[in-house]
Amino acid sequence: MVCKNFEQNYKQEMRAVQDSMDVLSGKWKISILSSICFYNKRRFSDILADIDGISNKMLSKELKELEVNKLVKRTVLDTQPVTVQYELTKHGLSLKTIIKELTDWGIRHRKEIIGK
Amino acid sequence: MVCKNFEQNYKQEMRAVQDSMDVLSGKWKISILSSICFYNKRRFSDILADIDGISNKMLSKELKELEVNKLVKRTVLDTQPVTVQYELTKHGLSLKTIIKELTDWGIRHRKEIIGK
DNA sequence: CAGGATCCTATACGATACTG
DNA sequence: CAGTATCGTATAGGATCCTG
Repeated sequence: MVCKNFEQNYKQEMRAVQDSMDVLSGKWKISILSSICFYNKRRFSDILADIDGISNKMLSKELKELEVNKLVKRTVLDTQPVTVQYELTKHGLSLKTIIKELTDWGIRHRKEIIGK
Repeated sequence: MVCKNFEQNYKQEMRAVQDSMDVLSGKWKISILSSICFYNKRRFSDILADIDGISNKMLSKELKELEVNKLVKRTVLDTQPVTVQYELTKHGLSLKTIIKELTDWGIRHRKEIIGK
């Protein structure tokens, strides 16, 4: 039998995990974070080139969401024409472990499903 | 300057992380996994009750996908009427760390955005 | 270069009713 | 109980073109 506090905790954990997924799910978010993280600072057009198949519309939209969620910082550089640089915030960097583990798990998963 | 092998690796990591997200993203997957994981074994109707807002259609659909991806195991119990039990496979259990970290990060994220 | 606007399709998801 | 079927809406995402 499971006690009340236990169940209470469990509900909170469910909510927390949902919160994370709300921010991270979607087809491109993690790839975008990976790209920026890998290069430390990265311009719009570079990210666009890094990620196979993404459209400028989606990149723009996702970057905005990531910015709202304080995961990336956007800096307009004073160049001609204008370039925009993205980098991870401290909060964004705190995702590094998770991204790493998702990477490892993804490799294992591919083996599990296709390989063997 | 970033060398070729480095970039090669990076592309593979991007693919791996995408593979993971393909399996885990969606509104309900992680909640379902959490529910089953928390109770070890869990019946369809119990999971349905655990997760606030999910419809039986979605639960059924998501469980099928999780089964195809070898994350959960489905067992029909010989009762009257029939009950069906779900549990995590070994592969499914290997997500435990990630789920834990997503939970912790979700809590921190909520503080970052709303709280302080 | 960095995006916004527009148009379009596919899928995700919800609600409800039904069945073995 | 554990789904399936059906119908409907909303959102995600793609393609293309446009602008400061």
